[in-house]
Amino acid sequence: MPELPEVETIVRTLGPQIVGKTIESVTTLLPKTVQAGTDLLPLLEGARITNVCRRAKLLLMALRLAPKNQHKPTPDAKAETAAPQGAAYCLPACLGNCDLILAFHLKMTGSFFVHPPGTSPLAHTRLIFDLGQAGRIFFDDMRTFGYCRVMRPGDLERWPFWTSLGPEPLDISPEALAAHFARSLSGRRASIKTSLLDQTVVAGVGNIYADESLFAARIDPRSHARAVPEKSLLALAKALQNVLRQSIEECGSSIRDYRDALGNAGAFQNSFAVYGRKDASCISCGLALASCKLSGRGTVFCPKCQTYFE
DNA sequence: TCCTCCCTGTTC
DNA sequence: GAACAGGGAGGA
Repeated sequence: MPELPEVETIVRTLGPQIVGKTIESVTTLLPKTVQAGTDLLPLLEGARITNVCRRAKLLLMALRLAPKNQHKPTPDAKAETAAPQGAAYCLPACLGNCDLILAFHLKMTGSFFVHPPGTSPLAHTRLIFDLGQAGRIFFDDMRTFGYCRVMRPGDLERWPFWTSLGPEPLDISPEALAAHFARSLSGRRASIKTSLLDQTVVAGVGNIYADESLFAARIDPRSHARAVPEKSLLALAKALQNVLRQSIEECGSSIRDYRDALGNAGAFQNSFAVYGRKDASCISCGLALASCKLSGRGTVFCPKCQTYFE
């Protein structure tokens, strides 16, 4: 289940293998995997991958089109020049001056691997980007929730999911993140955990890092978001940044399927304090950890160490 | 704001 | 053979 640290790890292991390489052809093995921009797929032929980066849980590939495709009029060319209305975030600098963007969401089981030229698709291969002698990028996804969107920069800036994303939790200071929490959570009736999972509040947090950061900040996940005091929000901001940074350092968490783009597992699962440890003893007080469902997600916490705010 | 759905492999 | 894993869209 790739969240921010796992996607970041995949970016770091995939990028060096494919940046600068040219896509010779694309094979779509599962049509629904390409969720937007199927009409742009032919333009990928001869396109050069100029960068691989991340925003929230999205893996982004920046492409420079082949000269023969660069000035092809596209159906939406006029709209592309119009400034997006109310876009909260502009294009990340890492995309540079690109012509086209591939935006991948790995959801639960998406993964990338670069295979030698001529390798046949595997059981769960959904998309193949053929790089000629440089090999073949496989996008594998057992549960088929993952997707790829082929977008021009203007399409990305008009994509509601993209424009509504909250800040990157590691791009700002803990104080700024805490202040952002205070602003965006005031008046929220939802639980603090539900709010952390909301990508419009903060980008890239999933079930693992929500549970882990709430434990580290000593906040009961069922607490009402609006009731969590500022002091605890600062603790939460620091805790979230700590677990995300530590996980990136350990190349993410491998629960079941997750592997980076070199096939390696992460190690942060060995550091879990609560996630997946229902009924085990709390590392802090020794009491049995409790569990519940929040937003339909399994939630584990320590009823003694984590304070409930109502 | 919360629930259901999407999907398949693993576990109970 | 049912329960479970869960991000996000869409609907109640």
